[in-house]
Amino acid sequence: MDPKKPYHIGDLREKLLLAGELALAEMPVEAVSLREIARRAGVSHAAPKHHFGSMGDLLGEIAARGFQKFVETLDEASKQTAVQSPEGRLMAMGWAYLRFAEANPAIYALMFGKVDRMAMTPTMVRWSMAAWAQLEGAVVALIGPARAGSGALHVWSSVHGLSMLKAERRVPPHLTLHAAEENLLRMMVAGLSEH
Amino acid sequence: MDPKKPYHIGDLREKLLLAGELALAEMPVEAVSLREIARRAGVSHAAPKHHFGSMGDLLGEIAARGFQKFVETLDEASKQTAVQSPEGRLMAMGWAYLRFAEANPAIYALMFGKVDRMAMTPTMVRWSMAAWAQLEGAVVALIGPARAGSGALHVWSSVHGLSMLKAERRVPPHLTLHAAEENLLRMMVAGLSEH
DNA sequence: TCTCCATCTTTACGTTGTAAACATGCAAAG
DNA sequence: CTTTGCATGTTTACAACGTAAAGATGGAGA
Repeated sequence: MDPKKPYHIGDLREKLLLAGELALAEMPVEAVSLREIARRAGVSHAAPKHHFGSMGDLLGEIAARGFQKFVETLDEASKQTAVQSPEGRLMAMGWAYLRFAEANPAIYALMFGKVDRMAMTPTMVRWSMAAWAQLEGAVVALIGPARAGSGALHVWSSVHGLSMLKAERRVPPHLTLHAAEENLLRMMVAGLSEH
Repeated sequence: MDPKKPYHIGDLREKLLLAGELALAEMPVEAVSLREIARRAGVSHAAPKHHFGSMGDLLGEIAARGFQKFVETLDEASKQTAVQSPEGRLMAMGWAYLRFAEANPAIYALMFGKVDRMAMTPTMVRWSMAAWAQLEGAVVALIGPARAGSGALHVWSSVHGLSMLKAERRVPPHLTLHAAEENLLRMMVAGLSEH
């Protein structure tokens, strides 16, 4: 047998996750298949079965990692902003949110449910809840705990909605996106502070 | 041959669209296939090819019809509301939007790009632009034409984002959704009026 | 009456996810 | 040491999918 190709791989689980992330970054989402990922990892198409029960579980783990990086990114952004007020931090997080979705469209789509083939892995649910808690914290810092729920939902809906519309190219082309995004974030925070 | 089953169907194109809409209403989106639709229409799996170039075109036409019904629904809602102010009409349209997305999850997902298998049919693009114009009109009635673009994008992002989060079951379960939705629409309109 | 041709069927191909049977080789037990 | 167990990959198989091409059908116009 080929000595270059050992039967047992070092850490195939990790290798598959990386191959999956790379595939999602390079190809259209609908073209990323279990077999394609296995192909990229240099193993047979049935090898993933031992590390992930199904295609959905594999994508679920990738989404979980996405949420992890997502939380880190937003946390850094809220700390590094010049304006250290609740409004400033919320704006910075909103901006970082939009940039993350823009930079990682496929993984973002996975995280927020555009792709049906993904399963709700325990770790994925855990990290997505962490993301929600992070957002809710930033909202509470601005308007207090009373309306934290609706407030956070309002913020999340805005940035998520915009991210999806952008990703799906549903934003009318005559809009200058950069300016519209800033305006949108401002309106979002303004609406939050109202009452 | 079976006399009950004539070779040529009356209007297969219409029949396929209806079968597709019914399938989308009854089954999970990922289970709706070209062959399944053909099965429901009682024809061979390759019959659709003559009326629709591909699966994407069929779904595109269904999405176009969805947009048509969508525009009608929002138009009626904005006229029938008790509060005939720009704010009142915008709130009514927002509420109708959320109800439409809730009542027709699969077709809504098709319309707004959750399903990759759909093609941007000319009629689909036309009707989606009509929907945008309708929304922008309601926004202009409230804040004038100067910031119509960002304003409409803000409104659309909010209701679309919320609709997607709800459809994907990403809204934390501890929230009482009905109240949160009303609050969200209020914050949305409030943020719009701000400057 | 005959012929054309849009419409529908049949057949075929390459792809996918999943499952089951088989192969391999490390690691621990005797 | 040897042997045996078991996690890890491979091979093979199956049903379903979208699409394409070739054949069948029958209504409409010459």
